[in-house]
Amino acid sequence: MSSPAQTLADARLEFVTQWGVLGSAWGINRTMAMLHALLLTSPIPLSTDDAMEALQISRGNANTNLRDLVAWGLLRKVVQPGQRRDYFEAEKDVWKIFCTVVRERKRREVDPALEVLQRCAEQTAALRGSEARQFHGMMKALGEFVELAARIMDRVAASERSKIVPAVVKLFK
Amino acid sequence: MSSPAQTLADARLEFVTQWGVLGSAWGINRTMAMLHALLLTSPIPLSTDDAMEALQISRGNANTNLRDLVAWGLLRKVVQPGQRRDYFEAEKDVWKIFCTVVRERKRREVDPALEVLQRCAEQTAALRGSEARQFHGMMKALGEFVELAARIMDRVAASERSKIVPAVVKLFK
DNA sequence: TCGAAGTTTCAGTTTTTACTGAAAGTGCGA
DNA sequence: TCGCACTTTCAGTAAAAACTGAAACTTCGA
Repeated sequence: MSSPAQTLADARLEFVTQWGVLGSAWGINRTMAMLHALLLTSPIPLSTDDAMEALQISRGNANTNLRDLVAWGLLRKVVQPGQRRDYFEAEKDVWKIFCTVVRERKRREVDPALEVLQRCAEQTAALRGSEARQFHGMMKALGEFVELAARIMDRVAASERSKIVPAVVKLFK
Repeated sequence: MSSPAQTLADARLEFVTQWGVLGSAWGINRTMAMLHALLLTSPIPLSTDDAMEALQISRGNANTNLRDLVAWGLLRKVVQPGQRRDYFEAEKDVWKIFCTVVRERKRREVDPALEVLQRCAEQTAALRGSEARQFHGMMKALGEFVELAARIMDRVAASERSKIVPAVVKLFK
């Protein structure tokens, strides 16, 4: 029978490692996902050296991925009074995390797709022939759909949890 | 000045290659995304050899990725009357494509995440101490959120476009 | 039952992505 | 203005993912 402290440590380790595995499936590298999980479940801010030690990774790896997480808006640097080194702390509000991820994925993945579709639709707008029409129709249909998705993501990312969640729950429950 | 046929071929090539690039960002391999784009914009079903030729890829690569696309439900095999070889045809209804992708991504990415979160929450439910409580609270908060997402994805994937899209547009426009 | 047409598999290779660790850079306090 | 504490960069390496091509397998008609 293990101590409560051990049970907690085990659960936390499982969360961190499994989150890393899941991250890969989501197109996020393992280290980044693990760092996020580590900070999400840390009661206190951690330094680069803390993270290196906890995950057994190199300084370069830790530095790069912590910086990327800050760029995503999932972590912020905090200064411990009287300490020179940088500490990192995760955003812990689940709704805010969600909004951040939606905003970033839209910017990185949806907006570029929309551009491609609109350009292809435009280039073929004036062409005759059933094959060209079919192609143009597909580009337009995909484009309109992706555009709707983009608008929804913008709205969601900008909204208050209390305004959106209840309405969505009502719609889908 | 290029001919209309060339303009169409160019636009199609751009769509196929850019879709490949975007696919990578989405965690889908480039070949699979390009095959999907190729079939989506093909007026007729294509064979493995057609795809190999169009994308300049090996038989093994074409075979594997076509099979995976069929497993995703984005392509179907069709038999050309009097022909022995397999032909492939893409689902072209954008709403159906969307539902398929939602259903598959939920199954592959959301469901496993939910399992991890629920297990971690359960393991720490009975622990005392503020650190354990915080951890447990985070697991529950994430778990509830992901569960809501899972329910929404189920509902969306199972629904008719005509029922959901108008309601969502109304909610978010 | 054989062989031609077609499909699948997989060991080996290439390409891409992630990671390491040491060197260079930064900036602060004495 | 030096040296220390810390951070960033990046060339080189390791690991993972994707791809090739040929051999094995399947199916079907003669």
